[in-house]
Amino acid sequence: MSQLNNVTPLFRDLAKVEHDHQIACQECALYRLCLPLGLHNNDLAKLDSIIERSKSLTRGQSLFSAETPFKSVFVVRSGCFKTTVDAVDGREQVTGFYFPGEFIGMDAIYQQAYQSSAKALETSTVCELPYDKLQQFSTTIPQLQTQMLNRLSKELSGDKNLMFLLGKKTAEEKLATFLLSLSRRFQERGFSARDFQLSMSRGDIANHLGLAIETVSRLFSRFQDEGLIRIHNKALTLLDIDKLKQLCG
Amino acid sequence: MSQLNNVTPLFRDLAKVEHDHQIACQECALYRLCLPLGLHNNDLAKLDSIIERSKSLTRGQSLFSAETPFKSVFVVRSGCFKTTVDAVDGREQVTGFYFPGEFIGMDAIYQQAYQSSAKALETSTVCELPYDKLQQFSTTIPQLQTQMLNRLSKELSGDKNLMFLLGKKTAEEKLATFLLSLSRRFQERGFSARDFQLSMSRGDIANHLGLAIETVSRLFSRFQDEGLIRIHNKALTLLDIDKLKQLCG
DNA sequence: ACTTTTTATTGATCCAGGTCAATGCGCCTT
DNA sequence: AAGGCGCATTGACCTGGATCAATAAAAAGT
Repeated sequence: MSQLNNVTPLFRDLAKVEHDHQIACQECALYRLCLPLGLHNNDLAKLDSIIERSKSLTRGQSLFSAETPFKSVFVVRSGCFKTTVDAVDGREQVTGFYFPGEFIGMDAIYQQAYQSSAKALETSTVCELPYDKLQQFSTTIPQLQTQMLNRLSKELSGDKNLMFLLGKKTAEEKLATFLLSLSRRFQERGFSARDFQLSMSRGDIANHLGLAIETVSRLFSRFQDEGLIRIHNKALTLLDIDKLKQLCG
Repeated sequence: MSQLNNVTPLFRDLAKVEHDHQIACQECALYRLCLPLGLHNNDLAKLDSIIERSKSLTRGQSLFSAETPFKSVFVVRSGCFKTTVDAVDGREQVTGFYFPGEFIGMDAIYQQAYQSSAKALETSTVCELPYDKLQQFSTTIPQLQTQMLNRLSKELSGDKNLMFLLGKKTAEEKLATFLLSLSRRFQERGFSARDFQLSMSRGDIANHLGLAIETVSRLFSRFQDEGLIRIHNKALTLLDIDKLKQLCG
């Protein structure tokens, strides 16, 4: 029931939010998804020493925006974030949703200024990586540097796929693609690929996919009528993953 | 006249294509736009030694595609390229156009496999940077590493803006934004911000902006009727840059 | 110089998905 | 448990830009 009401932040147990300031990377359940992957023991200790942990945010709270002075990139530790590109006229594009182990703020490195905003979608925590220190360390720890490049490259390739989605896919294809992307990422984190809670609103989903809320709502209803999914508020079950894959185009 | 017929590859003089295998980074006119920026003399020499130059391509030729084994990232030296994300059903999204000094192929780093295709839009040359060697050197040359991260970050932030464009802008805003992006990049390279040749077809532009060819064609005509631009085949003049900026949203 | 092919323009029509409007439902507050 | 608020659903209608179709005009080939 607490699951249905979305009271329990997703992944809380995975990241052990309650004691996170005490948890070193080595002990963190996110290790295999996170930056330190492949680092040797004493390199890991070095990295550990620069990470500022236990920054905690509640639903709707901003992690940073274009007005925040750039200092750090972040790794999601628990919960979920959305990032947006904001225009002066108030329009905004949700550029991504971020789950534990995923990086936020890397598009700020070049200009040394945040180019987008990040908001928590539920009670969430992050590990903060001060960029200047990260840069210092990556000189002496080649694997860290490799990992940073890999992270950036991965996000880049994800964004190219999103450009394809926004520019070429139909509404149906967009939503199917989105649901399967969530499914894959839940699975990577040890959760069910079939059953999970949507941490974002219909509005956020619609915005991200370049659709109207109403279109997303209608598609959810249609997918449900066709037996592809079962959705009740934010609780989602993927009933026919193969069929959804076909719909992705 | 040769300019109108687009016989002369753009930027040829700038990059000195004819002798490019002899030109070291230090002597290259692209230096201030390119990777070696900020490197010390003997670091520069090291970098120089790993760069494979004078890879030359003609209009329509492929630099790489998803089938090509990953080995290198590339810097455009002269000419112009487009990159695409390709779907199995034949649909493709033009994810970007690349001018001298700009990087291609960085989204391949993470998977060590090209995620997109790159094609020359005219006679073009690239500097090839074998990734394994680049990685070796950046351990000993911190500035090189910083530069790589900056490049990736810059592309990332550009892609987020493209996501905003694709998801939220109207056809008019899309085209105005695109024209000004070209203008800015020509200017950065020492060319006129007002007069230049489009190296890409209407189809490529339309595809990139998530529009139909006909829409792009109609908008060019309308912008011309309204005195914003003058366009004849591929020769473009921006007559009212301020007004175009207003149209970007 | 002539033919073929490709690319661009322009007009007419259509439709996927947006917008507007009404209603419903969950959830918070007191 | 009643009222209020924000989010979600559903229906009716509309529209921006897609698609279809017909030329036209470059560019490429011979």
